[in-house]
Amino acid sequence: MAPYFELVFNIPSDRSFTYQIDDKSEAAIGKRAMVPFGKRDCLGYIIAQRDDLPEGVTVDSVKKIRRVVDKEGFLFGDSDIQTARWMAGFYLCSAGQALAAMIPSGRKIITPSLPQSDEENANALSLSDEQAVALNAINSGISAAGTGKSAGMFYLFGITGSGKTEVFLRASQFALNAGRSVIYLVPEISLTRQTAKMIEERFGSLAATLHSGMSPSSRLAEWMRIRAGKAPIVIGPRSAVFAPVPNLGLVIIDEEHDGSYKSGSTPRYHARQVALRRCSQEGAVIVMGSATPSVEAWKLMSEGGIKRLDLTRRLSGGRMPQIIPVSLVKTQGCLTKELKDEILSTARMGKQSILFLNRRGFAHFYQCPDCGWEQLCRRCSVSLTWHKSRSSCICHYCGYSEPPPASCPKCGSVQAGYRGFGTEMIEEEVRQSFPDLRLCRVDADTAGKNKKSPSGNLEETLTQFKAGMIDILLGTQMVAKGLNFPGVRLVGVIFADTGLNMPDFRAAERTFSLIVQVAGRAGRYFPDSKVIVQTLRMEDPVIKKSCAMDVSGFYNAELAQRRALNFPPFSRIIRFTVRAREEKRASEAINRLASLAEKILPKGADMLGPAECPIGVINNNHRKHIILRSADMGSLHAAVRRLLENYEKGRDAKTYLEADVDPVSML
DNA sequence: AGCACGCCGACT
DNA sequence: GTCGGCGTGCTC
Repeated sequence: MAPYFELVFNIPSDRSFTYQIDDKSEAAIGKRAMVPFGKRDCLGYIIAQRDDLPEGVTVDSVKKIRRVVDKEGFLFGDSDIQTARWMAGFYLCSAGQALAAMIPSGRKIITPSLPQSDEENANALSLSDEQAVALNAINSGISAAGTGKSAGMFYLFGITGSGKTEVFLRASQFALNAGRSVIYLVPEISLTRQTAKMIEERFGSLAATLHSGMSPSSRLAEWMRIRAGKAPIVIGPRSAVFAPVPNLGLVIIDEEHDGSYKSGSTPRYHARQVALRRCSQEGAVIVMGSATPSVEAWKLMSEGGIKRLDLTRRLSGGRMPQIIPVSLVKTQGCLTKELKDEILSTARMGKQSILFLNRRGFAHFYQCPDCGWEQLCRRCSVSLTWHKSRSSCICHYCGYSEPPPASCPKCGSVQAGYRGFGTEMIEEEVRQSFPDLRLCRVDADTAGKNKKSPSGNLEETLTQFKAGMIDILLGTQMVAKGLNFPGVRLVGVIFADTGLNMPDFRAAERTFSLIVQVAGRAGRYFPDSKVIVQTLRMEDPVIKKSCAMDVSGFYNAELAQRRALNFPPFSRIIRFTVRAREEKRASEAINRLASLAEKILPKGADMLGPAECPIGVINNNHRKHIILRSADMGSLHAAVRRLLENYEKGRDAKTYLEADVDPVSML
């Protein structure tokens, strides 16, 4: 009976292939197998069993499975295959690619040492009223979830330090007591370790951690432990959303706004989207949390699709810091007098400062140094990028271009401004201004990517900073996230406009989120902590609202803007990027794709572009994109599938096409 | 994605 | 005359 097996592979093709095996006791759906595939051996995923051969396959063309990799039970089940199929359809990849992203790659199970204690710490701390209300709502959601089909969705909306984590932990406990499993998602970086520690302390060996530094074999070991139901609470980054827990009851998405929930490579899935599907499929409750929800989540909250639960007060006596916007207009260099003064007085108090540069400038844009006016696309409202060689300013969404202004149209200043700061430049200026203070710079150049010291450099610096051996920490994103330094009194945002100048419709959202998150870092331990936000645009509504911590004001304005320009969450987007060594090939390919797209675009959908990507060349590859938009993802998806078929038929072999559904970054 | 097969230019 | 480029197509 059923002598054949159906396998898929981690290749772009969505086809499946039929194999046979001598010893049928070993093979099973959900296991991986090495099989001859073309001229080589390839790892495949067994997704089905069958009695007869598919049409067009003869008995002697069927090859034998060489070796079944998974001996100790299956890796994935029917529901995982369903999920892979859904992902393939939604994110425009093959089922094999989806499976490869879902399951661990380890071959041999090496059981990791279990350092945890088995004692479960019942926390005696009592909850605040707000926390208790939130917990009750979530818990009754969990109780109801198994029975009805209404999978509850909740959002813990509260500033850092308002006790979100404790609510997450108690809700987890409640789910576990009800015999249901929990997946606890955290952003990729730093936060994993500390939250994992907390969870391991509380839940002992019931917890499984899947952090990014784990070896494939120990990842596989944890996976099998989870599969067997021995670890009903799983904590990890986005891929942990696939954890094979039995009887899922609760998914927690901590720091929901964080961009690392979206995969940066094929399949470009979003953990939140996968979680939503899993939860509705398996009757589980989803709880997200952040002080700065994504605009998508905020919209759902205001429509009632997600139940919002507010945590408004800081628990441990900390106060939110004063956030002071300071104008950079007419400042020599990149440090204002206000910031310098605060750095100095902070140092005199024996406290520390963090100087924060939100992103390294990558492109040139026009901004008036006198009034902060900035050149925007008339259609898309994103920053135009200055192309020196072409002497024009171009929109990287729709391709619109205009000549750079000779003088500022708002204030008439003739100081044509192309401004941007780099970390090196700031480092130099800080050293000159404060020769006596100990400064350390942390960014992608000095840490992380360095092969000789894989992030050891960073760890060391942060430890030194924590120990008070450094006065000023200067860095990019990485110093802003999740880290807590008890000695920090001052946070300086060097140039808040950098984020606003990004040619991306989410520029405002990210800038807002960043300033509010940074402020949350500072206010924890001193009553008089300060955040200084330097900007050329004191009047910019985003800067003003973030400094005033006017959260709902920001979201209302941003939603109105998104609605007016038909950007998400009022539409859904699929972005196609073509890359090629030679620019001409890339242009030809994107033009062909665009004209095919125009023909099949469903009603109510539109296309932006073709245009050069905001980062036009990466690794000597020229990059062009189009952006397809529609309020109705269903019809867009259907059209896009036909588009891809047509496009592939006449594709130039030296060009590569990548699809991104619901893109988070448009660079 | 790999990898081979196949058809046109510069070399012993 | 062949070696080798890369476009095209297939993989049970």
